[in-house]
Amino acid sequence: MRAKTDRAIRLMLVDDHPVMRAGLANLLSGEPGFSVVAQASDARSALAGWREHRPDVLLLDISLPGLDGIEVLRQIKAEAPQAHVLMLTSSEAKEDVRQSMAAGAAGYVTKSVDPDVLFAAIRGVFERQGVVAQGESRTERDDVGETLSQREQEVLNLVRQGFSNGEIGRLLGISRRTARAHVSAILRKLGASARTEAVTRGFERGILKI
Amino acid sequence: MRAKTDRAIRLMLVDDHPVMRAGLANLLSGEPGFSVVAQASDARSALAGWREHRPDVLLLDISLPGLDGIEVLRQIKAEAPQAHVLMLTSSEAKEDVRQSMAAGAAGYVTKSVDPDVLFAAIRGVFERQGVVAQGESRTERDDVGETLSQREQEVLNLVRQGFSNGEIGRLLGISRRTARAHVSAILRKLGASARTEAVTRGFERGILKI
DNA sequence: TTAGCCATTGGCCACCCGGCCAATAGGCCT
DNA sequence: AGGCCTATTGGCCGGGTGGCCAATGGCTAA
Repeated sequence: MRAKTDRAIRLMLVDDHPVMRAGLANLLSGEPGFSVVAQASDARSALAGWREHRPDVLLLDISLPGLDGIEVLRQIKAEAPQAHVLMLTSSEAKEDVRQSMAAGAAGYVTKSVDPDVLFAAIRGVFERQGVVAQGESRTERDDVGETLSQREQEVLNLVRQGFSNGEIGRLLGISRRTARAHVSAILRKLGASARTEAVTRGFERGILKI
Repeated sequence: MRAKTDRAIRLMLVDDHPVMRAGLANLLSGEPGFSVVAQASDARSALAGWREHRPDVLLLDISLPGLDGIEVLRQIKAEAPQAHVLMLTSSEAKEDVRQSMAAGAAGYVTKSVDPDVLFAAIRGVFERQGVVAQGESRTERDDVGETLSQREQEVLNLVRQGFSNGEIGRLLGISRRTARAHVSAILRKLGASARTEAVTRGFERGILKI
C-alpha cells in the first residue's frame, strides 16, 4: 500500500468536455500525491500527449470526438503494453467495460463513483499495476449478456439504418437468407422479438452508439 | 457587466456524477465571485436543497436518476417562476435544449464549453437575468427539426419496443390504421424509411432516451 | 375566416419479416 | 476426435409494413 516512489503520480487526463477536464484537474491537483502533467480532448492529441509525456497513469474517457477512447487505448497498448490506463467514463454499459478490459485497461471507473474511490483506483493501478474493475452499477440491468459476433454487430449497424434483409445481404455481399440468419441470431441474443426492439436493446447495451 | 451585488453569487450544483460535482465545485470555488452553497445528485434532494438554500443560480444537469433535470426545472419554475436555472449538461440534443428553454431555463450550456464560457453564462443569468442559450454544436447535425406531437412520441416509444401497428393500436385504444398513420407521420418527420430507422433517429435526436 | 396541423379511420397491394424445417464448412477448445 | 460456435444458404408461410388513394372533426395561428 506504500507508494512505489516518493514523487507524485504523474497523470494525464483525456476527456472531451473542458468543464469536466478542468474540474478533474482541479480536483486531482488538490490531492497530495497527484500531479496532472497533460490533458487532451480528442484522440489525436491524446496519443500525441501520451507519447510526449509518458504519464504514470492515463485517465481516459470513452466518448471522444473522432475515434473513441477504446481505440486510443488499443493503440497505446500496442506501442507500450506496460502503459497504465484507467478508463474514467460515464458509460456504465457492459459492452464498454468488456471492451476496455479486453483492450488492456488497468481499470474501469465510472464518473458516478466518489472522488475518493477514483483516487484509490488511480493509486491502485499505479502501485499494484493490477486490474481494478469498478463496475459501479446503478442503472445496470441484469443483462443475460450474450455478446454479438463481429458479423452480427455489423449487421445490427445496418439494421439500425433501416435496411431490409435483402439490402443488408447486398451490402455485405451475402445472400438475403444469410442476413436473415444473422438478424435472427441478434434477436435471440438480445432477447428482442423484432428488429426494431433489437435496435433499442443495442442502444441500451452500448453496442450501438448515438 | 458590473455585479448586481457585492457578495458572491450563491450557486447550487445538481449532477449525478460525484466526480463531476466535486470537480465543478472545485473549479467554481476557485473563481472569484462564486460560492457553491449546495449540491445534489438526484431530483428529490435537488428540490429539497433548492427550497432550503434558494441559490442565486442553480446549475442543473439533465440526466439524473429518477425523474430528469427538465422535470426538476419545471417543478422549480412552478413554485418560483423567477428562479435562475442554468442547464449544464453534456446533452447536445436539440430536443433537450428545446424542452429546457420551454420549461423556463435561464440558459443552456453544454459541458463541452470552456470553463470561462460557463463562468460568463452564470454571471449572465444572474445579472441580466436574461436567457443565454449556448447551443454549442460540435456533433450537432443539421436537423431539419420537425417536432413530434405528443401522440407520435407515445407511438414511437411503443415502436421502439418492437410492437406492431396492431399491438400499438390495442395498447392505445385506437385502430391499427390510426397507429399506422402515426408511424407514417413519424417516418416522414424523422426522415426515416422504416420504423427501425425511426428508432435510431429518435435516439440520435434525444427524443428517445436509453 | 381560411389555412394548417392533429387525431382518427378505411382499403388496396407489393414487399418484407421472422419462425420453422434442414444443410455444409471452418475455427477453437477439451 | 467430438462438441460448440460462427458463417453461409435454401424454401414455406402467416402475418406485418408502408406508400397511395381518400375522408371527418377539432383546434390553433394568421
